[in-house]
Amino acid sequence: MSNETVAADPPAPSTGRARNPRTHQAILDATVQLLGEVGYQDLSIERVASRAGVGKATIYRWWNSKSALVIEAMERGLPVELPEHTGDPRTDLRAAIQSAVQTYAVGQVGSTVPALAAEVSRDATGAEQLRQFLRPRRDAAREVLHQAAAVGTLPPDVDIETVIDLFIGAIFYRSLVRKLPVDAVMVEQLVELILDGRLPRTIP
Amino acid sequence: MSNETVAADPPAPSTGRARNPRTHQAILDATVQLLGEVGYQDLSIERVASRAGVGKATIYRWWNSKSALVIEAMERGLPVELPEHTGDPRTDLRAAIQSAVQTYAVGQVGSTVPALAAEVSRDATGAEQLRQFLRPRRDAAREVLHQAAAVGTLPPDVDIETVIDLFIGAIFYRSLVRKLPVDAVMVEQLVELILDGRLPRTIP
Amino acid sequence: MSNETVAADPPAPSTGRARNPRTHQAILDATVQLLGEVGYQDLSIERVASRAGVGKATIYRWWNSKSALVIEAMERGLPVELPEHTGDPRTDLRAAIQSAVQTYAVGQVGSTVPALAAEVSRDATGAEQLRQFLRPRRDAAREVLHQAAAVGTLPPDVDIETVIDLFIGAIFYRSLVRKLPVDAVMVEQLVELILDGRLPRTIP
Amino acid sequence: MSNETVAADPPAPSTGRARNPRTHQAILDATVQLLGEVGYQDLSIERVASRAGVGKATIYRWWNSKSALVIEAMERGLPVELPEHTGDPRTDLRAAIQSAVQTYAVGQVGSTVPALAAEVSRDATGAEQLRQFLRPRRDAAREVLHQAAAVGTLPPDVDIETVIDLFIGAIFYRSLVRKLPVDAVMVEQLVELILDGRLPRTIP
DNA sequence: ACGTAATCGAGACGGTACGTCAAGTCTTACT
DNA sequence: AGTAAGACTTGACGTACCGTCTCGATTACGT
Repeated sequence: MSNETVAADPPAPSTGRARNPRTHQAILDATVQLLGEVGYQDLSIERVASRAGVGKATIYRWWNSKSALVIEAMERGLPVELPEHTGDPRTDLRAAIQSAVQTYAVGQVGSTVPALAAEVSRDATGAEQLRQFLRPRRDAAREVLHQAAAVGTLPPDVDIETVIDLFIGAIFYRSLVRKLPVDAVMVEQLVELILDGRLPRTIP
Repeated sequence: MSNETVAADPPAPSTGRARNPRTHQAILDATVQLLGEVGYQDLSIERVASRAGVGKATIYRWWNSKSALVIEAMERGLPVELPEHTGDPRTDLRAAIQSAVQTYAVGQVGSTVPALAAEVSRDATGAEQLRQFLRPRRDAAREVLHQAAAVGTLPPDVDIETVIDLFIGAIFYRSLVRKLPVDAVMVEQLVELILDGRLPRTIP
Repeated sequence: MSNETVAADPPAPSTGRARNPRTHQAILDATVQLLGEVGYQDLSIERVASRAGVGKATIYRWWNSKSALVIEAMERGLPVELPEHTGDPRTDLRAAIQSAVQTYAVGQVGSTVPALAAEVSRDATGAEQLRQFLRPRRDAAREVLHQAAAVGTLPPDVDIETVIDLFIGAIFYRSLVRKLPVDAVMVEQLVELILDGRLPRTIP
Repeated sequence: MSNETVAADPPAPSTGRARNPRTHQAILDATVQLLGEVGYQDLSIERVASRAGVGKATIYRWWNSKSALVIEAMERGLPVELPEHTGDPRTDLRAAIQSAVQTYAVGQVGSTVPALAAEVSRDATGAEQLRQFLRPRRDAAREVLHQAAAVGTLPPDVDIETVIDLFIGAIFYRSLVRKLPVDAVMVEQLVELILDGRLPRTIP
């Protein structure tokens, strides 16, 4: 799993005063708070600084952009919490999909990821940082699908990456663009599509 | 089909000097140009105004936000061009999916839609305008799927809206977040998933 | 006395529809009202137009500047009202000075004249219009002083214009710059200065 | 004498980057220049900023209005320069009056003071700042008159403040409203009025 | 233990853009 | 023809943040 930070750590100086961990945490905390209060668009470095009781320059020293700051803040404030694999493909896939719903379709973070995605669309470094943040979730889903392919629940040559894109994309798009909630029914529809090849049906 | 404009037309005045169509077109043209040159994020009303040779106030008179302006500009600059229905579900669905790729995954517009979606996520009016813009594309896809269900190619109780979310979502997500091109292979994978219930396979 | 208008009457058209007196009066009335409500500085042509239920262009057709409009409005709304001359120099001079106090030191108008003076300081036409407005008051004072000189109350070679400047200036300056009220005491001091050559004394 | 500044100094911060004196001077210089070029009315903060090579916000940080800025600029660019008292009342009074002429009736400043007076007529703070600026001139005149009263040239109970209003007012009014030059003749008339109780006479 | 060097808060600074307001001109349609 | 309504360009307003830059004042090393 990824333990790397996305922060743009400046070259470690051989001597001098060390970076103050308290300050660092205060900045990340303030970022998470403001993200919840005003959302990504209206979050400004200036506000983070004053909320954290910190100079603006301190933030710029450690993060080179708003997106980098927010990504690290979400990483710390939103750790990946995946249940243990049970070995049952259906149960495990359902858990992976529900985890994706948490990431993409719930609360502040749900609306932050798309904003981030749009913002970094012209910035290669930022895009990579965002992918780093999303990777653990994707890794978890991949493991589940690999396992399912291994036990024969899925065809052996299934294109796992595209399958992942399918269900994350559906959740992402429905929540972000269509502004519809992603509920248990849809989760079940996705599970059935992937494991049974059964297209979603309307509920009679 | 939707012929409505998304522009925030101020109450139609019964009298007074008529709106100058040249001015209006110049604004929309400048918006489209700048969208291509600098992208949605860096597009500012100020730049649009100076590029169009127009006062800022004129823009604000007719559009109450950057998003409203951009949506109308895209609508005019990117008309829905769908091929005639052939009656063959596979051919028509492929065309609909390719049209979605054009909208969500190609060029400036591809990166504009997500930025718009993120921006209007806190603004009910803007969100509605965005949906108005996207509706014709969605309508076209719906018709194709209805037709397929009618002729028995799809099960009669298929949840068409969710199916649409599936393929648009996959295209959207792959292009925006994963920064991968959406090619003919993927289009074919989506067609087969929907019409044959066949999960995507890796190419040997 | 001056019966001329200061309005910038456009060249009288030989034919066509005549200037509408109702419209004209409504504009002047609205100007006087707004002058009282918001003062000269914050009076805008736009507000006058909407208050008068009139198009902006109509105002610009008949007056070429805010100052011209305001001057005419004051002329109509603030006619010179001088008491009959009694023949007694002291009484008549006191009346003339009190009239100057009314013009320069009381209410909205008091603060309008200096603003006008400042505004027209770079505009020869406007300056002339302002002088036209002030002339009747000055004429009245001059008559009184002439009379006083004729009957020997003032030396025959007194420089009447400068004497007028003295008392108007004192009133003007004290009210505008020093923001002090101009009361009966000061009026009396001015009368005594002019008629008796007695410098103002403090009140014991 | 008053050494106080009229600048609206924000609460002196105990910490933070110090105010840059170069920047400050550049703003005041630009203000004085523009005052001479376009006058008070057409002087805009925006122009001052661009002329001084400075951000608008920097100006607004230190001065809360155009009038405050202009007053301080005049203060620095137009220091009170009074000749030594000779002890001779006539000589000293003549010098004080000539100083008033300089302030109120000459050049850019002459037309700036009335504009300022008109502008601050609705603003108590601004009015006070203007009085602060004018105070040193008034103080000088007061001293002279006090001296004259002390040596018996003036009656002991003369109302010095009103006498000052008289001659400043005459100069102010004649220059601003009547647009007439204030020459040596008038200065002499004022001196004689005050010291000899002799009303101004026409020159034969 | 001490001096050195980097960190930190605070916030000044030159900018860009915001969204608003009014000025003064021009156009259209009504009366 | 005169007028109301109001579209339009222009330019300034005062505010918010941007990202960079000084300031002093504080630490925590390495010697």
